[in-house]
Amino acid sequence: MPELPEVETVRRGIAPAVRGRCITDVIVRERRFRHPLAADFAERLRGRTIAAVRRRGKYLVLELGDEALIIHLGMSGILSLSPQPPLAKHAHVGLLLDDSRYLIYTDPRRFGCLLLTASPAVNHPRLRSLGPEPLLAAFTAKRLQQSLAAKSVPIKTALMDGRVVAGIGNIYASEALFAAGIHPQTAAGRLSGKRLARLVTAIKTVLRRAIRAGGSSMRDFVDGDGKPGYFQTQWTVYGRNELPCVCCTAFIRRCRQSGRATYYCPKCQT
DNA sequence: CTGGTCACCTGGAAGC
DNA sequence: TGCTTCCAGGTGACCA
Repeated sequence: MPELPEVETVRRGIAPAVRGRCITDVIVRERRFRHPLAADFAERLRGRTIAAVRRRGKYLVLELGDEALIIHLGMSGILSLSPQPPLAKHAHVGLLLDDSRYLIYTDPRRFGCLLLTASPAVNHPRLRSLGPEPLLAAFTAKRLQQSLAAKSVPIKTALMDGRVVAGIGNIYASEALFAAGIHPQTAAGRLSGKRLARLVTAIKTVLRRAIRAGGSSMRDFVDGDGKPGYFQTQWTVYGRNELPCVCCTAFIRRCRQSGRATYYCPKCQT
């Protein structure tokens, strides 16, 4: 599930509950993730206080004073709060907080990771190489044009490259290009400034709307019974292969780009 | 450097 | 019912 809007929704969901809380115990049931859990993971976390929960792209960062815990949810990761310790299948790590609740990391596919690093976490190689936050003012058409100059990769592939812009994954790449009327196979470096301006606006609009939609169903997975409870966002093109376009009479098409499914309207997107 | 492919995992859905 | 195949929201290593 987690692209930027989903990660931001998780952040907003857990932040009020964990901010200022001390981690009194750590339960580790699985260490094999995208990057293996540090050998001293539990010891380094015990006794620390969570000062803040931030987000950078698709990464969550728990600020712990002179250390930080970077969390990536991969394809199937979930953070939830529960009065119970992590017992469910795929509930791999639990942080016991000083209000007797557990912050639980669940991830069936284990593509995610939990990385302990020295603060500030932005110095971590994974975060340092990230491009601009798409919802901040610094993400402009001019900035995008500079990073795409002379690139021959399709614009859809470029949008999913975290070095170009942070947090956009397979769904929102398709959604933003549809909103901007840009064909996903267009060479990134060939887009005019005007079209890039439209794309930047579309990215911000699509992401903001998704965050709003997620926020309304936040209670489903925060503070609940530990079940994921993905929010049902309504995609405009994603997953709508052979269904009618919401804007015209054409039918949505699916193609494959860099191994990932792309959805687009052959008439609206040129 | 660039761009493309595949591997890492589990589970759900569709096909036979 | 049960087996097989395909597919999934993300990286990151490797190769030409």
